[in-house]
Amino acid sequence: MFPKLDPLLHSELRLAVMSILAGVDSADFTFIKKQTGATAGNLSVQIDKLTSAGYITVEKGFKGKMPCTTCKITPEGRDAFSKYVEALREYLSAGN
Amino acid sequence: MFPKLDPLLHSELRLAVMSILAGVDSADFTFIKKQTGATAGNLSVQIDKLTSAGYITVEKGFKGKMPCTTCKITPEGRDAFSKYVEALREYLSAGN
DNA sequence: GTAAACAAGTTTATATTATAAACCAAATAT
DNA sequence: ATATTTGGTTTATAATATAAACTTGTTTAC
Repeated sequence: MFPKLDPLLHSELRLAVMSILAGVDSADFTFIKKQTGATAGNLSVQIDKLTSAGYITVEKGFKGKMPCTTCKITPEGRDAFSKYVEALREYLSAGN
Repeated sequence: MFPKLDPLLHSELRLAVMSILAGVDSADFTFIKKQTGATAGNLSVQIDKLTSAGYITVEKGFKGKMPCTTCKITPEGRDAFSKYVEALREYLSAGN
């Protein structure tokens, strides 16, 4: 009746990150930080977790001379996200 | 852009409990336990939290000679639940 | 009738998670 | 040149979820 929710996605900040990345080709650290309002430390940790899970990839480069960390959702990430959304529906259906 | 998610509801088991209670007049402990597959200990703790928050009420009685704990969603609980669902939509919209 | 197993929870201990504070290196502004 | 800002990472702490162990009473089997 209630499917297990992917614990990697069932987290406010990680979910927001995935939500952003699902809608764009790629986004860099500072952009995500601004959109989510997260602290840099927290965001860094959560991005690591998503990366370890294979849900996103991270590329480190420079924008001018400044370091720039660019994130991108992977196909597996996209898949996991849509499965999570699907699973959540079971939980939310009563709440309208 | 990403509204804060009520941390009391952003929990797999508590959300399941609320989801069940949103759809019925009342439900007792063992029923919820079966539906969710939770352990009694975990369920007991989460029900306490929902009660402290005023999201549900708990009435202790007997069914025959056996103790029986009956739970019911409150108007505030229902309201919080529907607000949570609304907030979540912001996070999920990209995931279709 | 009493010992063993079961029902319905609660309490407590542990493992996991989220989060921010402290830190670092390089770039820019003063 | 030095103070400040940018773009992060590491680490320490606080909060959370979860299950194991326990309690209280009830049925069942002997």
